[in-house]
Amino acid sequence: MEFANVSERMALSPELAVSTVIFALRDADVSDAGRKELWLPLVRRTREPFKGRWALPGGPLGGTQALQDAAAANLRSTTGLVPRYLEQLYAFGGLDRSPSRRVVSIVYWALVRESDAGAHPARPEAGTRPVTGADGEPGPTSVLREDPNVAWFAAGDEAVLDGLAFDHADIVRYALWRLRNKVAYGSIAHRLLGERFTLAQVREVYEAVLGRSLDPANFRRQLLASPGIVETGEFLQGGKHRPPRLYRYVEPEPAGIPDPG
Amino acid sequence: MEFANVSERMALSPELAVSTVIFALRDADVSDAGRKELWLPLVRRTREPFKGRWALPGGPLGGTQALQDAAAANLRSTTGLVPRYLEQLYAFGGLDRSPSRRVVSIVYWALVRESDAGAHPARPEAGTRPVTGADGEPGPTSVLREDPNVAWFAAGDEAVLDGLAFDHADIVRYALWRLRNKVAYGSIAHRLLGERFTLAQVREVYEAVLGRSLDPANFRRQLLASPGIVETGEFLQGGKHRPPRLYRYVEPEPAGIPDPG
DNA sequence: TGAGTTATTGTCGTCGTGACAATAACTTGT
DNA sequence: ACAAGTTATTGTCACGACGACAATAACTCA
Repeated sequence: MEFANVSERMALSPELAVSTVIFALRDADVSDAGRKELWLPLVRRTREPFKGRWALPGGPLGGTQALQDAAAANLRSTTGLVPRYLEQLYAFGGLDRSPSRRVVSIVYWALVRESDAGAHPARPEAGTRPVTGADGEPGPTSVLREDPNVAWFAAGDEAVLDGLAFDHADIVRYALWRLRNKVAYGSIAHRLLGERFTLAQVREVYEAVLGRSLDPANFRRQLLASPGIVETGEFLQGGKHRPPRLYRYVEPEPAGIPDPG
Repeated sequence: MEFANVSERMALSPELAVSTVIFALRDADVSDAGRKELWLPLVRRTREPFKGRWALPGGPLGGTQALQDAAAANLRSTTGLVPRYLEQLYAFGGLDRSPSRRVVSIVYWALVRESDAGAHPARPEAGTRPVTGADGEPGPTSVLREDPNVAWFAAGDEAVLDGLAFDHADIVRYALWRLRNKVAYGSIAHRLLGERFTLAQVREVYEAVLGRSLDPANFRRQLLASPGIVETGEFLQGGKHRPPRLYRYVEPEPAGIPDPG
């Protein structure tokens, strides 16, 4: 589609796109080993504008796709993963989001499991490929991808964010803020973990998301008081120290929180 | 625009619209006099689909309008009011929202002042006209309107909601839920009131929104502890009993809460 | 002047939370 | 086997927020 001038294109209805901010938990980069960190996959743009820059996975909304389905679809097509959590973030519709045409983007944010997210890339800046697979649990077969235009980055790395296309840096920062608020309330931390987990692992999620360390004793009590966390009889063996109890999450009944279509 | 068949229209990009859920505080209907209640303006549809039914104010998004500007514009055009608070609610994009074409609606919700919202209509079902005006304070001149296709309704009235066009009943319920959550946290209650207000008035807002009565003593302490509420030296005269102190709201500095574009 | 009503302050028990001590259980090294 | 080291788990305690409710203050109206 071509437009004769600015006023002509502005008169038309804006284009509608759906993008997704995808978070996974991984070991932090070298140096401090044990700590976990949030990572997200980005795709390299192959066309103008912002050709060559990294951007959030997404694309135009098809006429037969529900919004959330579109988000799940471009999540799967870029990462080969199925979301453990998926929620609408915001609709961004500023006039200057794109230098070419006016685009309104409805952005979703998602959580996926660490083990699903593949191996740890050596260097984000190098555009390292993700290696998905090695799924420790039964489920849909992981798609092995070697797309050089998809790579994972540390979500909190401002140097990465500043290089993103469009207003995607703002979007990621807003998604991080939403994630922090969500985790502060309810129980979505387990969606970054496997089926069974230790309380210390949940605490690592909280610490990674909130960016500060938490008292193990107090955190334990608080988490056990919340509904949904039930203890399996099992313990995690193979550690170097006292084996921790394994827990799992069972969905409590929906408590009157409306889910907008 | 006409389409030959369903698959043809589905292949095209969905239409983009912006709608707004507008809340104001008013005296509840007859019977229990003193109590306040949430009301919202609706517009009667003059075209198919849902011709004759009541619906949220809104319309297609122009190519040169920012999303929030579009919401403020259709708020002003239907009610003649300027919002005291305006926030994006959600983007609704289900495939079956409209029986004709596929429409994605980005919905905002707004708070306006009681005094701005005009006189109390006798009966919602009758499609009573709003009478805007009688603004007790300086500001933009209120637009006097007599549009028979705009009327105010009690927001909590399920009988009203069930008659709405499209999925607008769900949207209003979701907006009410968001409003309840917002009021529980922060300080937006004063945006339904005038420049100066008594603590009892703020409490009435909370009681109307939350749907339960609150202890005046505890509410007072809690509110005074929160930032932004400062006491003027004045008292509200003319009441039947001990004159309450008048307060006003001053915006505290933004506390790191990102405002998505 | 007194009754009635609202505004405002005071008191108190409960609960959630953070700081931190203490104990339990396991691995590793000698 | 034993000690040392580390993590898991339980206990204790002080503080602040909050709800229930009593008590006082201040005004209007009859």
